[in-house]
Amino acid sequence: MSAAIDRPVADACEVTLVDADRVEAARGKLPTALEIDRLADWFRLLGDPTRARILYALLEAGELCVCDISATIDVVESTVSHSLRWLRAANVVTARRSGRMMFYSLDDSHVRLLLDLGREHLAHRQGPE
Amino acid sequence: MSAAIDRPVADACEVTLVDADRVEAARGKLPTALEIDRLADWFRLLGDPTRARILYALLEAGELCVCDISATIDVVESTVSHSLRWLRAANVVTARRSGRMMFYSLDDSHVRLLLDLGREHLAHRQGPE
DNA sequence: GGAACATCTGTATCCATGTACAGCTGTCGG
DNA sequence: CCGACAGCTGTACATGGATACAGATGTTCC
Repeated sequence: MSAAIDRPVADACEVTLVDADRVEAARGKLPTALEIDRLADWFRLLGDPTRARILYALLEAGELCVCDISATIDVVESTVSHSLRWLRAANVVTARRSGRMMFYSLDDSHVRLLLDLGREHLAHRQGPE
Repeated sequence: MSAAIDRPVADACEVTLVDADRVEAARGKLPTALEIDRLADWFRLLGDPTRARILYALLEAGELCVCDISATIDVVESTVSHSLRWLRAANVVTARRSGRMMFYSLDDSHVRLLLDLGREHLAHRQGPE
């Protein structure tokens, strides 16, 4: 850990670490690869318009069957179902069966927080870009 | 708006809105398509391991040149540069030129918040799945 | 048990994009 | 000016994944 760090020998700048101490310190504090991957997966889950729409629909309506989700966000049911699969796998939504219908609702308090934070973020920079 | 909603006529469930009122109410409260797209873009930006790594590196180190970012997260400089392009375009990072080096740092308080929230979220469900 | 219906899944297609290699731009020192 | 070096970008390639269509599964009602 004190040696040359052994990285993939980039195009240039092979030894010339500008601030080796800071680099070492930061390297030590970085999340593990697993953590990073999980985090990225988690954010990518929210990074699809259809899934985001579903989440907002559930956020507003509380609980909806697939059919009503489809109607709410104007996306064909098959697509909704595929999207719900991801959300289910990530435990972001819960499904409750009632007869032949499945009622979905949010199953993660962080989701609301993140969505709100995201919206607030966008609102703050609506002017520029 | 009171009529049949005129959606893409899905596979099934064409008229049978289970809870038409709730659907209508939710539809009215949904963010606009533009908002949703922006939001999804924003989350997708954090949904790539390399970009997430870069952000964490900057979060920990404060400010780093491309070379040091590369060393910190163990990714070749070209890839880092490409990733930084997205982050720059989204105003997530700022670049400061100093001689031939570019020093990057976070330019968005929400990023820290989101990353922390994401990590906290993962920590809370580390056990399962 | 069989028809009708809500939902899920298998599969194919298409597009976005992450990555790497190579070459370009811009800056510094002489 | 010119060489050296930090960083950027063009391009090609491969892969992930979003969507749609068709068919499977599971549930209700008769």
